[in-house]
Amino acid sequence: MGEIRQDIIRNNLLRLMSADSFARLGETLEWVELPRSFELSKPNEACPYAYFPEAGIASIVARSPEGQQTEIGVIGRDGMTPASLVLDAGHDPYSIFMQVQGEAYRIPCETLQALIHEDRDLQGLLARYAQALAVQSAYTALSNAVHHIDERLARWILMCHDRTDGNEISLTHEFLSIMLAVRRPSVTTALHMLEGKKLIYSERGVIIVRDRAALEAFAHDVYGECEKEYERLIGTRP
Amino acid sequence: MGEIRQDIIRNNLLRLMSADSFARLGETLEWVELPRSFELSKPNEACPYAYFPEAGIASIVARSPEGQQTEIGVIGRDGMTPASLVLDAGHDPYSIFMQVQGEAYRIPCETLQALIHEDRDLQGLLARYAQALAVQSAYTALSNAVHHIDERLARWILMCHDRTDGNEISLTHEFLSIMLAVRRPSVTTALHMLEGKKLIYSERGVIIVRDRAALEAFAHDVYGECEKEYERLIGTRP
DNA sequence: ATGGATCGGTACGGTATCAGACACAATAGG
DNA sequence: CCTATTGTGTCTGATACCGTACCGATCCAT
Repeated sequence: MGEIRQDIIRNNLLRLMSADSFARLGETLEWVELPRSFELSKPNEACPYAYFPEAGIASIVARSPEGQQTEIGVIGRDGMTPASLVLDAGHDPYSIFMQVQGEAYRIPCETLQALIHEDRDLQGLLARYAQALAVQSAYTALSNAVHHIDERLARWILMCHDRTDGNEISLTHEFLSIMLAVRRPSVTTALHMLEGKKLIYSERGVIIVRDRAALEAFAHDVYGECEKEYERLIGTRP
Repeated sequence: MGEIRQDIIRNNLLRLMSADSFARLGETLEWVELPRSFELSKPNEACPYAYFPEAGIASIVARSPEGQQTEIGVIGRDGMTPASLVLDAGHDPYSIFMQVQGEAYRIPCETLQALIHEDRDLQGLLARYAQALAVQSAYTALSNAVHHIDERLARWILMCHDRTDGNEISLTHEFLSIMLAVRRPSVTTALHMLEGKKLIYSERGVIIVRDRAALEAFAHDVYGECEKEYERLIGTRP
C-alpha cells in the first residue's frame, strides 16, 4: 500500500512509533474490516497476521480444559495482537476475537517479527505494550478474586469506553456474561444496578455511558491501575 | 565471583542459557540468602537487583487502591525476577517477596539490562519467560473467576511443589488466605477437604504433599495449562 | 515452667452468586 | 403480516463463601 499517513492513524502504537519504523511497516500494512466474532488468533496456533486495530474491541479469552472461560484482556486502538509476537513465543494459548466490530491495519506476523529484530525502538515499544497487557491481566485476576459483579462490570464498561468513539457500546448480556465468567441473569441485574445509579443507560443490545465520572468513582477500586501503567509505558491514550 | 559452574546451577534459566551468555553474567552474579518475607521488588519502584532463585518461592502480588490483594504469579528456580526487566518497563506495579525462604543468584538490574541488549539469545530466553509468567497470571485470572477454593488451593500447592525439593511446604493458613484472596478459615476447611481425600497432610505451619498424582487429578481443570506453556517456551522444568 | 504470642479449628448468621426454568419483548426473515 | 429467533427480565431454591467472633493448641522467650 505504502501511502498511509502516520499522522491520521488512530491506532496508538502505529502513531507513537518513530517515523522510520512506521515507514518500514507502512509498505506492508493492509487495511481490513473486522466483523464481530472475527477470530484474530486461535489458541495454540501460529496466527498469520498481526493486527493494529483502528476501531472496535477485541477480547483475549483463556479457556480451561473443561471449557470454562473468561476474558483476561481487552485490545482496541490502544494496542495490537498478538502481543506475544514480540516475546518470541510463536503463539499463545488464548483465543482472541472481535467483540465490537471494527477495522484494523494488519501485517503478516513474519514480516513484523523481522522488522522488530532490526529495529530496537520498535521492539521496545511493543515490549512495553506486552507489559501493559500483562498488567491488565494481572489486575483482571485481582478483580476476579475480590470484587463484586457490578464493580467488575463497571470496570469492563470503562475499559470499552476508553477504546470506543462516543458513548454507545453494542453487545448483549449473554456476551458479557461470558467475558466476566458469570451467569447471564447476573449481568442483567448488575446492569440494572448501574442504571439505577444513573451511571449508564441500558437498552436491548446496547449499553450507553451516561456519567463517566460517576462510573469511575463507583469503580475506583477496580479501575485505573493498569490504565496508569499503560500511560507510563506507552504514553498518552488515543 | 566468576567461578560459578553453570552445570551445577539449579536455576532453570541460568542453566538453559548459552555458555557464552552465562559466562558474561557469571562475572557479576552474587549468591544471596533470601529469608521469608524478603522483598525482591517494591511496587512502582525501580529495583536494584535481578534475582535468579536457586531455592525457595517468591510471590508476585497485585494490590488495589483499597488494599485488597492477591497473588498473580509464583516464581521459583524456574524463573527470575523482575520479569518486566526484559520488557523495558523500568519497574512494575507489583510487590514481589519471598514466601518460602531460599537462596538466589543476583545481579544488578542495570548490568543485566545491558547484557540483554547485546545478547539476542539471552533476550529471547528471558522474553519467553516473561510470556510464561504472563500466561500464569492469565490462568490465575481464569481460576479466580470460575474455580472453587479447594481447587485453587490444590493448584497453588502443586505450583509450590513444582518449585520445591521434597514434599513439605512450610507456610501458614493466614499467608495462604492472602495469596488466594479468601478468608483464613476458608483455607482451613479447604485443607481439611484435601486431607480428607488423602491428597495431603496438613500440620501446623506445614503442608505435606501425600499423593501428587491424585492432587493433579483433583485439580485437572485448574492446573496444567501454564505449566505446558512453560515447557514449550523454556524447556524442561528443573 | 510459665506467660504471651502465634496459629489453627469451629460456629453462626448473612449474602452474593449460582443453576435452572420460564415468560415476555424486540427484532429479523419469509 | 406472521413466525422464528434472539435478547431480556424474573422467580425459586440451593450453596459457596463471607465477616466476625471465640477458644484451644502449639510454639517461643524469658
